[in-house]
Order: sequence, then C-alpha cells, then structure tokens
Amino acid sequence: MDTRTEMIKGAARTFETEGFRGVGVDRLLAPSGSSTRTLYKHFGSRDGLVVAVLEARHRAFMDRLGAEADEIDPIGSLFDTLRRWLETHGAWGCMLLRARSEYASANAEIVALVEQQKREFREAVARRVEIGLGRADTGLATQVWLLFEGATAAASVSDVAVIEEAKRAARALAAVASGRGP
Amino acid sequence: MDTRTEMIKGAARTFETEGFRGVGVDRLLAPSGSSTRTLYKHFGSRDGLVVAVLEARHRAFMDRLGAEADEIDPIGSLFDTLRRWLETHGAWGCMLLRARSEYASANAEIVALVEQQKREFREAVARRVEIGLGRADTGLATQVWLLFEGATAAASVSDVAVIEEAKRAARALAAVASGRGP
DNA sequence: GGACATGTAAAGCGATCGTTTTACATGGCA
DNA sequence: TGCCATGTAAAACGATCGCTTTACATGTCC
Repeated sequence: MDTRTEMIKGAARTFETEGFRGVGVDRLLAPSGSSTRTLYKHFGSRDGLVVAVLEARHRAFMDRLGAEADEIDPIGSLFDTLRRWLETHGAWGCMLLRARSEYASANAEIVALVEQQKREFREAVARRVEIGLGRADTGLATQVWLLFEGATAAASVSDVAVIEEAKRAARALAAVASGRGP
Repeated sequence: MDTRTEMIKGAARTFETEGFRGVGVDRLLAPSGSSTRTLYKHFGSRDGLVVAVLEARHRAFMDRLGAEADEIDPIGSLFDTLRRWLETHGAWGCMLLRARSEYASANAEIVALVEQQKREFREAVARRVEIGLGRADTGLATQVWLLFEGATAAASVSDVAVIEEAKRAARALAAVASGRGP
C-alpha cells in the first residue's frame, strides 16, 4: 500500500486509542513502521499529519454513509452505519470533536476543518430526513443529528446498545413529524 | 478564597479552553497565580490536579441540576440547566469525556472516574424521567441522556440553540411514551 | 551504469515537559 | 518572641518533545 496512506491509518489508530496531544511522533509512526524523516517529507509537521488523519477519517465515514444508505429507512440506517463503524473502529467518541477540543487554542486550521466537516455531516443528515419525510424539516434534522452525536459520545462510556436506542428515538421523532403518530 | 479551590477553578478554565494534554503546569497555574510547589503540595502531581478538577466540575454540575430541577417539567428543565451552564462556562464539549479520551491509555483512574460520573448522571436523568412520566422508563431515560450528550457536543461546533431543539425532542419523546400523543 | 526518487536508521538540535529543590516572605498561635 | 504552616519565586533536574540532519539502502528510469 501507499506509504502515506499507511502512515495515516497507523496514526489514526494511535490517536483513537491514546488521544491527540499526549502521544509523540514516534508512537504515531510505530504502527506503520515509518521514520520521522518520511513524516516531515509527507506532512510537513505533526499537525499536518493530524489534519491528514482527520480529513481521511471524515471522508471514509461519509463515503460509508453514502454506500450504506437505505431508501426504505434513510434515517434509521444512519444509526446502523454508526453501529457497524464503532464495531470495527471501537467506541472512542467522535475523533473530529476530540481533536477540535484539544487543538482549540493551538491550531485554528484544525478547528475550522472540524467545524466544516460537522456542517457537511449535518447536511447529510438533513438530506436523509428530507428523503424519509418527503419534505425538509430542519428541526427534525437537528434532533436526529443530536441523537447521532449523543450516541457516538455515550457509546464510549456505556454500551454500544445505546445506538439502537438512538435509532428508536429518531424513528419516533420522525413518525411524530410525519403526522403518522408515534 | 481557599488556595486549593482557586487552583482548581483556574486550572479548569485553562483545561476548558486549551485542552488537557497540550498545556503545561505553568499555564494551568497562571490564572490562580499559584506556584508549582503549591501544586505538588496539594495534588501530588499534574494528574492529581486533573482528577480534582473533574471531581469539582461534576459535583458543581450535579448540584446545579438538583437546585434548578422543575417539578412541572422535570425533563425539559434538564436542558434549561444545560443552556445556562454553557452560557456561563462556554460550549467546549463535555469536559469529563474530553479528559477521558485524552487519558484513555495514560491514566486508568481518570477513565474510571469519568465512567462512574456518567453513570451517576445517567441515573439522575432516569429519576427525572420517572418523575415526569409517573413511572420508570429506562428506554426513554437513555434517549433523553443521548439528547443531552448530543446537545453538549454539538453546541461546541454549532449554535447553543441546538439545546432548545434537544429539549423539544425530549419532550416529544416523553409525550409519546406517556401515551399523551405527540 | 549513473542519476534520482523514496524509504529506514539513528544521532542530535533546542525547547519544553513534569517534578524537585533551595530560598525567602507572611501570618497566626503558643 | 519564636515557631510552624502556608505561600511565592526561581533555578535546576532528567526526560521527552517536535524537528533536522547525516548516512545508507533500495528500486526505477534514461
């Protein structure tokens, strides 16, 4: 595989399990077996690697969301994708938000990147809501988004089963909004 | 005020805005004007200060939840307290989860502490649900909890107005669960 | 076969980290 | 007055940080 891609994947795994600021470049490069020289050739700095990891992570998740979208239950399938994602990657909380909070005052690029990614994800949720409801409903879209973020955060200190509860809540709210009752 | 309390409050402010692992002890002590010697007298280590900050933060929030509980709308008032809390402290995401993710592999005490605190909070939410519904409903309690955690996380990259949307969602779900319809 | 791109290995850079230590100021109490 | 607890100021400790550099091993293309 491409060296750069392997570095990103390895570093992502380390960030996921060990956090962002408490780990040095050596531990970031250990999984891929790369040298620090190659790191700075490819990414310019440690922060550059962080940005690359966040971009790759967001793109991979959005791609998977698109690939696993269900026409019958476009809202509920959001949470199916989340469950499968956490089963393979582990429930460590949203990596983007974790990075944002740790670089809030240290790297404006990371903060701006994550905020843009969250806007993009929120719009994807809104499109699902529009498909499922037959019309746009920004209030419901926000509610589903909150359930999604809540499930992601809660799964890190609880059970992955909370995702099913979030799915039920989202469907119930959608049913109410569609006038079909609970 | 007590020196120890001032150190905790000052360090909490720095953790909130600058993250946990990317800040040195000097910047943690700057707001209170204390010396490193006093830090190690009181807390033993930097991690000891982190634990003290997390305990104080959780206790303060739980106390405020109890003080601001509304008998008429026990579920909805959860989100009123959250909104007021974020208006005074700023929306930086849940400090407990932020610490947990950054110390996940470095400090087992912090991980265990946060998980216990989250269990305690979750039970407080369940009690609110029981009061509002007239009976226990663990499913609804989890859903309200997820909305709460989601609003806390989302407010850090969005608008504090999402809290009102979470409140609406929680009340709608409670209405459905109580059989009173949407 | 020589030039070049791409990689690892490893030493070393100054800066900063958490922590300890020495020195000194202050205030309440016996 | 003398003592001790409690605090700040500041230097210094070794370790580790992000990053640079030197040296060397590959493979590929002309």
